[in-house]
Amino acid sequence: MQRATPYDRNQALKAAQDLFWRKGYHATSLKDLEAALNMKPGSIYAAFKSKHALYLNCLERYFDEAVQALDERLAASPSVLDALADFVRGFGKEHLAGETPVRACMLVKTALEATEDEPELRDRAQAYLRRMREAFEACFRKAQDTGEISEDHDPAQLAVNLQADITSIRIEAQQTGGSMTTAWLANRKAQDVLALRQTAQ
Amino acid sequence: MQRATPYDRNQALKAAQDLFWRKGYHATSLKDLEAALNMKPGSIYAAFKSKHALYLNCLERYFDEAVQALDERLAASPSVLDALADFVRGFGKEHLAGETPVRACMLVKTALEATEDEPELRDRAQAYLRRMREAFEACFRKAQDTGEISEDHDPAQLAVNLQADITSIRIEAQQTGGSMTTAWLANRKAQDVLALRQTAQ
DNA sequence: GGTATCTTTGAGTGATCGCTCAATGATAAA
DNA sequence: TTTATCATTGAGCGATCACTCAAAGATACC
Repeated sequence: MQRATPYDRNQALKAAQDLFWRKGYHATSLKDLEAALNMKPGSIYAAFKSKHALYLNCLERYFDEAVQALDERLAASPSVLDALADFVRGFGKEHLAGETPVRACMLVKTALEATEDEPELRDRAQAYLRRMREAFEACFRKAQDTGEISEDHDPAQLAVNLQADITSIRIEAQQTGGSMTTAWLANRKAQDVLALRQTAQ
Repeated sequence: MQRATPYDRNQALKAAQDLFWRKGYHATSLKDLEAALNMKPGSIYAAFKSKHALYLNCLERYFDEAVQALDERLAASPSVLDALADFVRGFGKEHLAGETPVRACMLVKTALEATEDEPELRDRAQAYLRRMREAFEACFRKAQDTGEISEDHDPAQLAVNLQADITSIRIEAQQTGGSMTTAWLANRKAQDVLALRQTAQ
């Protein structure tokens, strides 16, 4: 009855996400999106309702991928602290051809760009950042449960600190294009995470 | 012969800077500037040439003020490390009515917002950030000269780390509006600076 | 093949963008 | 007071903004 959609919605969202991530919300025009998605304006609006809604859709996609990346790291290591340290170090690695370069977090960029004029963008970005921080907090709590870190630490505060460190590493990475300096910075922050480990029992 | 300018150029620049700082480059329209500066478009263009040039002017002003703020802190304390720690802590203080709230650094915001489409904005912001980092580097070198910190440290790397910490504190401050969490984060990073101090001689 | 149903198309909408310039206003020198 | 000089004005410029919709295209069912 209904005709199959000739475009790959997921692929279109990925292209839009990358474009928004690089250029930001305001600097990305519909002309840019038409070219990136290979869709005419009518199709874009039929599929995504508006530029605003499309951006929110991309932001959700970005968040889901970020959560997934963290989960994969956690699953790959028996130690939570090791996993977090690896996660941090990952943002300092040099840019390899073909891979997406390390960029400033899209959630942070959105929260900084969106002012009182676009409260929904800002609030959504902040909500996702809070959920990310809560994920970090859960990690530190788990590390306490397994005895990796002392009960004296406040998981919530450690999470704030970790998120702040990751934010600044990624900003440094974007500005330098992933230099030795970035690698050193990421490594230093990763060491800070590992330094939480209780010496002996 | 020539008529005195009826507007205060410095005050206009200050208003424009604040507007650009809050809203960003793209989201700030000339209509917004006309209202904020209380100037008609013709006057704005006669005084500042273009929106682009005005932004660069504001950015320079912002940088000069940032350097001045650091210098004042350094002048207020005989110890370089204490001054830097105070400088860091300052970004975590709660927002007082009447004062400009702690916001994400305008240089960082500019570097993140400006893409390959506005290379001049991005390059200028990055150049100012580099000069700021060099100022931090000079501080750490001085701290080595006075024996406050060990010669083993690399002042350049310490500067990168300090700049990264300040960046993330200010972003956190902007998003929460200056909360207890921000104060705690700023204090933690200030402690990191003080921890560089050599124990005994 | 015929018909119904849904998607895609892209020229075109009004609004707003950054910006211009001829006209006007205000002052300082003559 | 007259005149020269420059700043200010604001309507309006072409371009671009996000967005719409009537027409055309493509498939599924009969």
